[in-house]
Amino acid sequence: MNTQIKLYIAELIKKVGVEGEIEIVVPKDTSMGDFSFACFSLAKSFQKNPAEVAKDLEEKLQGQPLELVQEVRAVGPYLNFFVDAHRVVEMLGKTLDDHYGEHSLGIGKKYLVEFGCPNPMKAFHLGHLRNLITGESLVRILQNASYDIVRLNYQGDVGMHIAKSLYGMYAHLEEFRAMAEKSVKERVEFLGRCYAYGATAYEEDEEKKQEVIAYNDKVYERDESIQEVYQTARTWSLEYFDTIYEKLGSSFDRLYFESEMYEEAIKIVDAFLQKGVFKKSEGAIIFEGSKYSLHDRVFINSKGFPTYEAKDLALARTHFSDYDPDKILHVVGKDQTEYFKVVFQALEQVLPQSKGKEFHVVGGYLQLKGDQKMSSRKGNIVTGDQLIDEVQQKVEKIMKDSEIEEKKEVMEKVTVAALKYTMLKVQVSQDIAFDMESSVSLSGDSGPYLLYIVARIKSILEKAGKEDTTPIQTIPPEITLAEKKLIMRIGEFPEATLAAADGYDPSKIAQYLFTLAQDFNTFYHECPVLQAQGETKEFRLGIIQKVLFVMERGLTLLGIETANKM
RNA sequence: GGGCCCAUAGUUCAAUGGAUAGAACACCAGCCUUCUAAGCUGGUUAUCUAGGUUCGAUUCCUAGUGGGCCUACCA
Repeated sequence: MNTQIKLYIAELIKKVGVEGEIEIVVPKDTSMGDFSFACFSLAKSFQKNPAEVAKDLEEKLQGQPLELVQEVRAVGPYLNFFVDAHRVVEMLGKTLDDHYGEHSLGIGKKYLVEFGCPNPMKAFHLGHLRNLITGESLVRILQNASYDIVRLNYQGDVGMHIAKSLYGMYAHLEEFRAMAEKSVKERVEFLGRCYAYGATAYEEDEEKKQEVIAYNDKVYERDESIQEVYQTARTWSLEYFDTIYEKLGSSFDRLYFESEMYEEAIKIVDAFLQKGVFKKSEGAIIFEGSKYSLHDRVFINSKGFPTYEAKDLALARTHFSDYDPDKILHVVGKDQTEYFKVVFQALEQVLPQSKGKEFHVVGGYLQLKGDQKMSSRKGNIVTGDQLIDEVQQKVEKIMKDSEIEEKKEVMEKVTVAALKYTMLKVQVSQDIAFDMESSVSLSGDSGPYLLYIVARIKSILEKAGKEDTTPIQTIPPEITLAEKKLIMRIGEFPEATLAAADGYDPSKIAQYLFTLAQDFNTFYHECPVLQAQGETKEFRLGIIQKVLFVMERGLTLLGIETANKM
């Protein structure tokens, strides 16, 4: 809605003789105005200082019919506009339907979003958790902007990390057998220990290192002797990942595995080695990224096995033949930024149609605060499910005296909301310093704070007997400042969803919802709803229904479910 | 050595080149006979350094300092 108001104001300014692009902004301090136009850029063409230009425009505008605008005021170099709250409410009534906040940006465009991507036989660590939560939200945000989305998860079930785990498992075969009877959780902890064991062996001793490499060879050669252990452990891992996806409400349309890619990878590199795209060097086959001021990277190692790079070429070819997408978004950590540049460059020559369609959504780290470095090799990592448990315990502590219905379900929702909001309120590329002590907050700028708003509104509506949404029909003669602010904030929602889709950045929505929540709380304390009379009461019920709609819609885009009571 | 990224309050994060740099946490003082106190109100605290471009720089450019990552057969 605010977009329309901005356009309207820009038109007014054009009418009084201003040419070129007119940018209307919202002032930092809303007591200065609802909208503002800065006159700096006009100073030159008007041959006056910006403050005089503002004063001039103010005078000209006052001779015009302004309708929506109640008052224009020149303050220094700024031209500030106050809008008529009654007209805005009428406008909101017309704009806010079931599709409020949706966009048509992506109509007819198919995007693949690849996220999650944990490695079987290794832990699901905090980075994977953040990645999963980010990807899920991104998918929903893009769907909200009318993109046709396919959710992908690409998992590394071959490679050195698998070899290290296998080395560990074969060193603890008896324990491995016993795991058949154990829980998913115990199996995964066992796999984590095996990986740490193998990784340590790989580094400390040349002989052991060769043994690990031998396991790697066997995996690539699909050696019969390791199949039972390999397949069993792989299945355990995937079952474990499924429990996390389910807990966090994520799903995938298609799972891809590295093991499906490596034969094709070798063929591709061989074929394009003939054409001069790749080059033999020191027994390996490389792509000379240095020709493009990038790094040289090995695609086929000297044993003839494809590296991750080559497998990514095969994966891309599969993506294009399976889906013919307009774009592929890879939600992956920022440590792989340079890597992707090289692979995309090589891919452009192997598969010209991929040009400009591969995109790396750069994810920041989620790392422990201070000096505590996490390492799955040392086994001192905090896993995703440990964090979930930790937050769940905090929620249980706060809710221990609560006697609401379906308490268990509500606690789970609050836990997931706390976790997801913490990950999403920060820009995707920004690192998050994570402190296990303060871990995920349940007050202030937090997921539970937003769920609390929803529960409060639902409670009021229930008491008022207003379960269904109704349009705002009655508008009282007086609209308070808190009411107006809240209404204006509701009007910003479509801008937030557009910015999020445009910048692949859920934090735009998270931050918007927080300001909406703050404005609601101010309203809540200043404007009683149930005790108000007549048209004021109807009006306020109407407003909070709109807040509820936007809050729930926004939270859904973040992948967060709401609760009726808390 | 080369390249990429980052630096804002005690802490964690915001801020299309524009008005007095915003929040949250923490800390202090208040507010529940009143729609859910996981809340509200008030208070204290910040742009790494040195230059440059600009009417105006947290934002753009250069150099420095500090940190992270990548830099050939891991993923």
